[in-house]
Amino acid sequence: MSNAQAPAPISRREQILREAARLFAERGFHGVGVDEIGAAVGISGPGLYRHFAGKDAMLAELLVGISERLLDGGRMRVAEGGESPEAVLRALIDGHIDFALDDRPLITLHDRELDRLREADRKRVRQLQRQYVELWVEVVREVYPVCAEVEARSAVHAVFGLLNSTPHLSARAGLLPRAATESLLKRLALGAFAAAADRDPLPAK
Amino acid sequence: MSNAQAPAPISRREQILREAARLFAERGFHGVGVDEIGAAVGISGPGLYRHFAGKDAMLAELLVGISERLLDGGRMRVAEGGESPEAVLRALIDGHIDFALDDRPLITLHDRELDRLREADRKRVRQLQRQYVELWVEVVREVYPVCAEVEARSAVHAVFGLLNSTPHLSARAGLLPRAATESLLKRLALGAFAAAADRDPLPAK
DNA sequence: GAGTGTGGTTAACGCCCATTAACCCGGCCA
DNA sequence: TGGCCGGGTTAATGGGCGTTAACCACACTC
Repeated sequence: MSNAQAPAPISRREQILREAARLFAERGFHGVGVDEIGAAVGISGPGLYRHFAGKDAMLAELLVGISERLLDGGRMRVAEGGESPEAVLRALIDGHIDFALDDRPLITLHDRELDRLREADRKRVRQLQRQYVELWVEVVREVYPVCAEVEARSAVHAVFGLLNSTPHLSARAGLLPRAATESLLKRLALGAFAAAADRDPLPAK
Repeated sequence: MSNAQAPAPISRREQILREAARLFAERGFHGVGVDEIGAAVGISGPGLYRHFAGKDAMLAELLVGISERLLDGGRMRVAEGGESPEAVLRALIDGHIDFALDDRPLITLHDRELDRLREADRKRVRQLQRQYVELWVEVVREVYPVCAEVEARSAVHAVFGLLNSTPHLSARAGLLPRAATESLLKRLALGAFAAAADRDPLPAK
């Protein structure tokens, strides 16, 4: 029942990637050595080179992978299309929240270690991120047509910052159960977008 | 007219700290060498050791400094007290936004490089951060008494993520003028808090 | 005008760490 | 049975980098 004839339900490679993601997120790309990554999966040191060209390659695969999955997920939700733009926006938010809660280390890496990539990989990741942002911007502008494009883009970035804040909560005591966190983040994000669209609710300081 | 008899309006030390902050934020603590920091202020390499005990000491001073200034600023605004809790919350948000926009590199460092500190410094910074969060939590709960404490705390963390998102905007084209960014971020933050307090606005998905 | 301290310099040391070399062993195919 | 090969091992190599040593020069005092 535990291991059927599934050939490699979780390959060595994936195992390494997951541990590397965790370690990179905890102590930074430069802060963790290959020996540590190896130790985390039970092999030691240079054994990793049987699976990856180098430390950089691991980071590249992680960042490209997460960017692709985010974009694919977003596109899927947009394509499915809800009954309304509001429904699509809610779906995007739900998806991003799931992602942030399921893959905390990757979310952390996502905006921390981008510059450690080689030029080509960095460009690719940035392009994927840009497309993901634009996906959101379009939906936001459908829901709130009054919102200017630059404003919508800034708001989207800000809401990403909000949704991606969950890693910071992990270390703190008194955390909410997962469902409550999801619900709260969703309300926060929707509230923020709604407020972005309200023109001049605070004319004076 | 350029340099009057002002003795040291900007000391070497401060100059080093500012450049170090910028570089650390750009490429990470481990990603920048002491030679680069030196070069950024016109001296080279080990000359820095006339001003700091080591690279770690620079980071420690930066992180402790920013944490103290954030907390002090927050306490000041709370002590001044507005006409209402709402006014205090708005003041806190304004202050944090100014900080985030004025000291982008420090904001970045703030939650990226904390673990590179020696135990003692890290504890101190964490304590300051915690006090700053609790300051906000109290004010938020005054404004929205319906909000549970854990929920308020999570919301505050999330809003910090939102407000601290500005560094991510810098590299992107089409940025808003500063005043517009301030106004937008403020609306987003207030909208998020307001939404956090609304109970069950989205019962079903 | 000698003496001292502050803020530099360059050269050298030593460690850490990614990567490579050389070797090894247990399955699998013929 | 014999050889290939995937996936390990430990040892060696080499570069980068934080830090220290040794030395220097100006400014300012006595």
